[in-house]
Amino acid sequence: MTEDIVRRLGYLTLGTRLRRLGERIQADTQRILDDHELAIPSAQFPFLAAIDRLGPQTIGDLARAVGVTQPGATRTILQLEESKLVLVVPSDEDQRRKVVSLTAKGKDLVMVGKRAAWPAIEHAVRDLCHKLNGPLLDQLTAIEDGLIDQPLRHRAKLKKEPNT
Amino acid sequence: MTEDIVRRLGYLTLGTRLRRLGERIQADTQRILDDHELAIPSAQFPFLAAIDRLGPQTIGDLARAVGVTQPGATRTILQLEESKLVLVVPSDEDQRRKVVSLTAKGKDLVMVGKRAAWPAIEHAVRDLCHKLNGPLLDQLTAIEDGLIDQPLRHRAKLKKEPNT
DNA sequence: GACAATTACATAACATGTTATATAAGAAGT
DNA sequence: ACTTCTTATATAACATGTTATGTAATTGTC
Repeated sequence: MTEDIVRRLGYLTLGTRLRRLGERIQADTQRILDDHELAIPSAQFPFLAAIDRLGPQTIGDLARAVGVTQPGATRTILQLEESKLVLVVPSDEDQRRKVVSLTAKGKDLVMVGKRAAWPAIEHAVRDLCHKLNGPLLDQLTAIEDGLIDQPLRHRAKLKKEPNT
Repeated sequence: MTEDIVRRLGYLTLGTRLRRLGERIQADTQRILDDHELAIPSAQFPFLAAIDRLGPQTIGDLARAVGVTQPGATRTILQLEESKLVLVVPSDEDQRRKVVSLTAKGKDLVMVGKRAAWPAIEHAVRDLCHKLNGPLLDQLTAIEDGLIDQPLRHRAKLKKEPNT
């Protein structure tokens, strides 16, 4: 077995390691979403959640809320618009702004998500992380090992009928 | 100020949050590398470190060591080859394999890195994280706030003459 | 020893982020 | 009111990862 250098180098490669772990968790999260037939890339979820929680928002507001740059937000919003999950209309007072709101379809999806998929994901991730308590690097190691031991998906309590 | 939804949602968006934070740290790390005139994208660093530590490796070995997929490794190795930092030669025993080793220029860069930039980066990241100890989410919050408070670069002890 | 399975790398298509920069609308100063 | 500054979004170019799939070399089987 080849040594895991990123893990080994500790603080020196923390950025790479966090990113890698985040990507892994996002991918696993995607699988749980799929199980719930929520056909949406997991990166788009925070946007829907933001609009759900904060109400209709401009693109810039969403970028700040989700923590990505404005071009990133613009693109994701375009994708959500293509999927008919959000409605984008120029603001009345300020023609530069675009106000993004959930369509009926979008609200529906959020409702289903909130009821089933989100609790499942949260439960799975909590199961993975909640009892951790030491220094950061040790916790990361524990999470990495934990994911190998049992993928997030297995830790999710399916609210739908599981396919065994 | 718009609320940070990813932070707010806790375990539900942990993947996104880790990834985002990792990207941020990588970007900051890049700036420290630049300060030391190590003109190399920070994502390529783990590959050089792996070869330095483990000796010449095949592309597949490097992919495992660094924790990316094989196509990812292939591309990064091609870039490093273009920069003349590594040498790629087909293996003698097995023509499918390619063995990647450091060139003189590559060894040089690693040596400089080890002496100056790496300790600076490690120091900065340690300064950011080492006293953290609670649950994961709290530590992440502390790191995010810490980076806003004082960017990684300021936490790095420059080994070169600082440009003050 | 020929054929099938496996392994190692390459390539294509795409996801998701970034920085840099353009464009158009609004705000401000004279 | 006109020019200038600023702000909101769009677009382009690129970084860095992924999955899916192709191709060539090696291994294993009859």
